[in-house]
Amino acid sequence: MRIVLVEDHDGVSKGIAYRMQDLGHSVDVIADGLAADHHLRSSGGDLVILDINLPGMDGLSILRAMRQRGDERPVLLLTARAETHDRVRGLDAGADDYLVKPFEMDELEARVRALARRQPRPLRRKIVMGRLALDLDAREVTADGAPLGLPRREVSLLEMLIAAQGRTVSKNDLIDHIYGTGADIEEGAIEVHISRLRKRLREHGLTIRVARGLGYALVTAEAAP
Amino acid sequence: MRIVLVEDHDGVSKGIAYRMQDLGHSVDVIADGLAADHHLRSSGGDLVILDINLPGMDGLSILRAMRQRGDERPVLLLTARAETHDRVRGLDAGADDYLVKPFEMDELEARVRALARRQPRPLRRKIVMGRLALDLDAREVTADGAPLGLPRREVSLLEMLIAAQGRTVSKNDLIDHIYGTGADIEEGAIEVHISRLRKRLREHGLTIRVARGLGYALVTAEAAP
DNA sequence: CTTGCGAAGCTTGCGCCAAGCTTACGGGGC
DNA sequence: GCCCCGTAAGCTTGGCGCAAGCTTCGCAAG
Repeated sequence: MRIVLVEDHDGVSKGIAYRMQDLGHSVDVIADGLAADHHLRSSGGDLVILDINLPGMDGLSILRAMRQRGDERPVLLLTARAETHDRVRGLDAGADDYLVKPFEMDELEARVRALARRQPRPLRRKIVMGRLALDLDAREVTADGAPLGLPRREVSLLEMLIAAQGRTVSKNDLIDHIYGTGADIEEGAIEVHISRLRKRLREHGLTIRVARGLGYALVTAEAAP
Repeated sequence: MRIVLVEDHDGVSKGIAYRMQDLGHSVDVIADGLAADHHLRSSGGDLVILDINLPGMDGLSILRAMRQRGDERPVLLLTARAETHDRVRGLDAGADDYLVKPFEMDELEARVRALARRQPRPLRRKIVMGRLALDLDAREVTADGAPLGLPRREVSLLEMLIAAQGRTVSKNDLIDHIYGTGADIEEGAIEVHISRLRKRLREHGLTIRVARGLGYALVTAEAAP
């Protein structure tokens, strides 16, 4: 399992990362709030351990932004404050669990295990990138939680691009994916769909970058001005 | 929501039951371990609040027996012991959350809310969307509290759409749901019902959005102009 | 470095046709 | 009689692929 650990205290994060890796998980450690927000928007990971008190952007805002855009990955909140009020706010913001520092590693491990166990929800497989979320089962794309009725072909296209997570996908692979391997189609058709998709994605902060002769990649707009 | 509360301390259970009923839930209170085990095996309920220390049979055994037989209803454990060791055992036995006495009612409420929210589709007796409410038991739809006498087929249709909570439902799923799996029906019939239903929903601020080739989704009118 | 050319990619308008919408109609149950 | 419901028939909508004309890019010769 891939765990995203957002924690600015070096000693704490090292301890957690070490323990989790010991259990066979891989861990991405991020110490800054803004960096964490960006990472969660664009990259993978199956479970998030999130400190509330962070430099750059606080944990609750990061969590709310996740839920806002339809990201349903389980989140375990960490905080030094033990007040009930904060716990309630955390759970209401969409956290799945809550742990107060200082905690014992045994308990963190048990809670992570509990979160991971309840995961096997094969329903509602979702891929997230930026403000977009793609529901693989309903084949529906949502931006900031609001469904935008994308046509089938464009969903197919987006599905492959978003699954590539920013890496370049060749035009032939796209054709195979959309039309099946026996593709009796002009290359121009792909370009048309790319064009239409671009127009729609523009207002949602994403765009498709072309690599001449190689293929296309889905990137955030500011990354390709 | 129907809550099963297993707690032998009279004052505590009264307090919880009162608060939960205040929130509109119904509560079954059971004070004995063996009786609780029996009740959970045979009766309904959407969520379980379970004390560990009980007469007759302890909470952890009850929980383990539930998970053993595949009962996946969310369980919130209560206990007076604050030791980490016990918490870990509780979570590993299959609990979804854990609360140490004494606790504040606000926090219990937040945790119950969190558990209810993460349920894929809790068995609510009433589903609400916009100004519409569907009573699953009575199979009746009310708008702003006033019942509008909808025909059977349209109730069936609406039932599935409203249960999907804005997500797209395929035409085939709708046919299966309305007519059963052995469906000897033209697709056009669904479209006719959709049309008639749309006309009725119009004046109640809801409409049915079509996703070509995918299916239908129930949305508020302003969300789909 | 500049220029120029060909290839790759972009965009728009157009027409086709499948999917969906709506209305009309007739049969059946109450 | 009334209401529900499914079929059928025209009509509308919108996705889709093509092709034409334009822009951009890479590259290499001057």
